[in-house]
Amino acid sequence: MKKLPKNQYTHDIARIELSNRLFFRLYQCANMLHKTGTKAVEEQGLTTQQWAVLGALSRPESEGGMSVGDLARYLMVSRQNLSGVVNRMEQAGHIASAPDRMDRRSRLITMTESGRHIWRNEATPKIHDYYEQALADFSISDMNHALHYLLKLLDNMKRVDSEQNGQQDPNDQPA
Amino acid sequence: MKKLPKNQYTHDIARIELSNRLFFRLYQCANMLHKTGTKAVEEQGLTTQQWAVLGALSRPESEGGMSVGDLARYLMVSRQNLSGVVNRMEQAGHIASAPDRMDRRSRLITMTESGRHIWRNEATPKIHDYYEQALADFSISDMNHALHYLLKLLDNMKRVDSEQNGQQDPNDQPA
DNA sequence: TATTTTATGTAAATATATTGACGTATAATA
DNA sequence: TATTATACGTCAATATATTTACATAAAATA
Repeated sequence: MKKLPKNQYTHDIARIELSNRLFFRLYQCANMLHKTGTKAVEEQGLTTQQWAVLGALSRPESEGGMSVGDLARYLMVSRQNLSGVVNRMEQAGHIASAPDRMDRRSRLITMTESGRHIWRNEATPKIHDYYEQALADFSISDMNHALHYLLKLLDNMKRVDSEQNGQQDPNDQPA
Repeated sequence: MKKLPKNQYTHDIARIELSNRLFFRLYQCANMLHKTGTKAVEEQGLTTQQWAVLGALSRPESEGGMSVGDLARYLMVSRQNLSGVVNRMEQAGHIASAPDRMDRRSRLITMTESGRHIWRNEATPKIHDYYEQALADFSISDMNHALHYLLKLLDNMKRVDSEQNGQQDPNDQPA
């Protein structure tokens, strides 16, 4: 039991007000990210989600491909949702899937040559332009600080998510 | 033409890398916000979008109600999208609409007594709990800084949005 | 080997989210 | 007054996003 300062009540109100503003702005940012981000890569027939998928697959770590489950966990979306995105992207020829030799239950998603070409030669330049505009007036230090807060928030929200799902939920598990 | 430092190239690469990380984390935050936020108010039959609508309507500034257009601009979603949300909320009895006497083209959306009750007595406590968890370890100063970055980012994204839509687009306008 | 867990696909219901398009009523302006 | 702009509702196509649920195959474990 720590002693509360006499202005604890006022302090709490201020904190709640600030939390409200912070989450509202995060909400607006989320909306604008999808709107302006998708617009930025629409000529390549991509969306922010597909951009995120290609971004994940283009990392050196996922050289040999990623399973749908890993991809869903990485992007923090449901497996069932990602399934639709992946199907559309496979239809469009951006990605391909092949059985995992190590674990034949899994299918490894990889970028096709065409997907890699679109990503590297078309999408990436557009994305860099987008970053330049969206992060105008952000110094490297600003970006590092902003990233730090997002990571902290994300960490907390992951904990909230686990607690909301009773300590389990690596993905779904029907009880 | 300002003279570039000799390590400009390396600097740009670092900046792009950092931008990538920042936007990816923002993307993950957006996903987690909707997932954990909706879960937090699901017992009240609400979603993050409906939470945002009630939050907007509960402000003293919108005492007399808000038009659909104003609400859409405020939340940064499309009018057509908000229309569905508003319909569901009206169906649920949370909100009501009445013609605006000042401008008979507009309908003012207001919270119903029932909506206000659910908001104040049920949703708000859950939301405050949510804030406490999601912003654990954030000092007031941290929150102010994070808010500052989100506002800056939002400002930039709004500019990007205007430019993508050719300087117009207060909402849609068919050409 | 028998059981359980894991990885995936898929179906379905629901709620967001976008854009483009059409129509109507009203306000503002020329 | 005639034209234009605004506010809205709505329809449609498409892409996200969630959850619950069921099925299958394969891996891990008892």
